[in-house]
Amino acid sequence: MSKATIYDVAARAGVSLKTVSRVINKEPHVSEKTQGKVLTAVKALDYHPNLSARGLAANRSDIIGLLYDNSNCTYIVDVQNGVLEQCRLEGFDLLIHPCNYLDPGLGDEILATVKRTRLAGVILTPPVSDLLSLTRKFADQQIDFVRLSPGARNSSSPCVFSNEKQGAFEMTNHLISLGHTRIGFIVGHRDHCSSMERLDGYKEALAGAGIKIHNPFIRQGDYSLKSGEKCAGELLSLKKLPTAIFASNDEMAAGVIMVAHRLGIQIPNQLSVAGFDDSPTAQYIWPSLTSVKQPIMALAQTAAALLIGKLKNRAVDELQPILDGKLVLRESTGRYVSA
Amino acid sequence: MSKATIYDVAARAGVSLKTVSRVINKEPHVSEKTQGKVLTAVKALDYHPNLSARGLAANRSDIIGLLYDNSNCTYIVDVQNGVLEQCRLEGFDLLIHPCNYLDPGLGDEILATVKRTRLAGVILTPPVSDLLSLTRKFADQQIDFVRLSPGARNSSSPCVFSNEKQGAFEMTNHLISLGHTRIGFIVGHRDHCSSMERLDGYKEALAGAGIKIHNPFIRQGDYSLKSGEKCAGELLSLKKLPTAIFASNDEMAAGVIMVAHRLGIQIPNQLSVAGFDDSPTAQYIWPSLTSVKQPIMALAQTAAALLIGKLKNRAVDELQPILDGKLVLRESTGRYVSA
DNA sequence: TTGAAAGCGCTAACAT
DNA sequence: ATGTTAGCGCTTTCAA
Repeated sequence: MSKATIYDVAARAGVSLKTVSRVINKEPHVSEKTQGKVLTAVKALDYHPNLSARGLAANRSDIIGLLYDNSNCTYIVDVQNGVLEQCRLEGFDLLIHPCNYLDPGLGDEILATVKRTRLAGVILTPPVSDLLSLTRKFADQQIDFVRLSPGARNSSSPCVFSNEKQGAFEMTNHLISLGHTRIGFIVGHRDHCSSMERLDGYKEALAGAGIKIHNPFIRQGDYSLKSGEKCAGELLSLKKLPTAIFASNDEMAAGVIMVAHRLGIQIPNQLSVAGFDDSPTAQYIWPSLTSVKQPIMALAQTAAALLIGKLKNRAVDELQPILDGKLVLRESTGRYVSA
Repeated sequence: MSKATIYDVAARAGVSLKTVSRVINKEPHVSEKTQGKVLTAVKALDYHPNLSARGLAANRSDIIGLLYDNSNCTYIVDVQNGVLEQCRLEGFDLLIHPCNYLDPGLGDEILATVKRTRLAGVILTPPVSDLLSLTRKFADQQIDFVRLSPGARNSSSPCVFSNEKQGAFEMTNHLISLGHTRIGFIVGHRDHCSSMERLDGYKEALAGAGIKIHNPFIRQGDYSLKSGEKCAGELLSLKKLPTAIFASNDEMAAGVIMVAHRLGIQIPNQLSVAGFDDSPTAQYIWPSLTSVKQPIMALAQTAAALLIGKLKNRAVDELQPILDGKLVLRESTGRYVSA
């Protein structure tokens, strides 16, 4: 393994310790020439700074933590990649920490991890980002954190949002533009704030189009396939049938499509179906699913930039970035044709 | 944040530095009583050892790296969780490093990361685990690594396998037991060793049942939906139609099902379809997909145990663990009914 | 079973 | 623009 230390580099470059340190850390006030000498020595010796030593001396760690309750692997991986991208840019590393947001001992476990590894800061994803007990502990212990898409925006801690309401609004408008007026909606899990956002977008679009909200068209799901099937069964046995169903995630939309297949209902001719999240599954089911793609990676990268900016005392805009989703139109939605 | 040091603990417990160190590191030769005193002080002061200081003094890091080329998020997350589980057990942390296995500069980039962060060891997943240029560099630099499911088993470096051939063998046998004799097979990506394993399992099962291998029934895919559709199109336009199609992953199987739907072919009545991997998608498509579930998490945990065992100089079985997959029977496969 | 002292490789003050 | 010095908190000899 690597053995060269900063002393070796200093000796070989014929400069002092501190000068090497300056070059490595990109501090100013080093002449081009000196810098060149140092860099050459670094290359020649295959020198890599010892992060432990640096962490010890500077009392910081350059490692951030990512906390999540792992249910949706696509989401998680997108978040990880977004955060990692920013880490790469800024010279940070990432520690991942899946957890169970229902675990009552979660706060202590996480605090222990943060202290043990001396994380520089933490990024929280939903539903962990909505645990007040946790964020309060972080605040108490002066642990920097950034939240992804928390439900409550009032806190002073920085956070980033995807505009879920807007996505649902646009999708609903799209269905309306296809001629649909009887549009069913399946709500997501009660514990997830996104559920209400998406529902609001649906309602707002209907209101905007002057379509009265028909309560039987709104069913409570929980983001699972099963709940999608159940709600679809209910919606498709109403006297007055919906001509389109907008499920607030793709798994539930897949459930709707399954039920339609079983009932011999043709999609999209007899029923349009839309989902949310644009999960990989959306492409694999038949007919392929129209959905809302959220900029999860960009969102996560923004969160990381915010956190690292704070850690580096970089001037940071205090506004909360909100990124918009985009419709992905596939085969499952089509123009309304009167029966 | 946490401020107590080992000195504070020693002072409070009325013992020396070294004694505290012994207790923390679970070294022997400490009396019960002393240990109790130290532990009490640790609790009282909310002491957490500083990993940087430890890493510097002991010249090790207790962080392992996970290298992967991120295509299949389900797989990645399973691997991460398996590795993390073992890390938790052994007091290690995990650094994740997605990469592009086709990048020619990959080796240097990874080596730099390993040195920079002074990783204790590395776990490689396919297809990165098959990059000889990389593993050779690791060996040169004395970097410990464990490979998940590499194609070449001859190397002396430890590795773990899932028994892909056996899974494909069993699935093929299952189809045969349902009365199918004309079974199409879609091969996976050429760069992935798993492709050949799965194909071998298929062939072996046919041979075992005395069914002659019919080359037109075997098509080259690449694990993508598109390739599944293409191969399905070819298979379903043969003069002599297959009555079942076994795609060597779920994405390609989804493609087969799509094509069947478009052609008005009923599944499973007219055509049975099976996949491999048991991805989440398998449950969401209609009809739900029969597939082979591999013990990815267990496999990854075993890999981590092997690596950490090596790092800790624990006696490690030199055999290469092979874990079996299981069939998950769903709606897409059924008994052969003669036309 | 316990302790004292040295030093891991680096950064941060404070020179110069 | 560059150098000197003193630790950071821990593990590791080596002693007792």
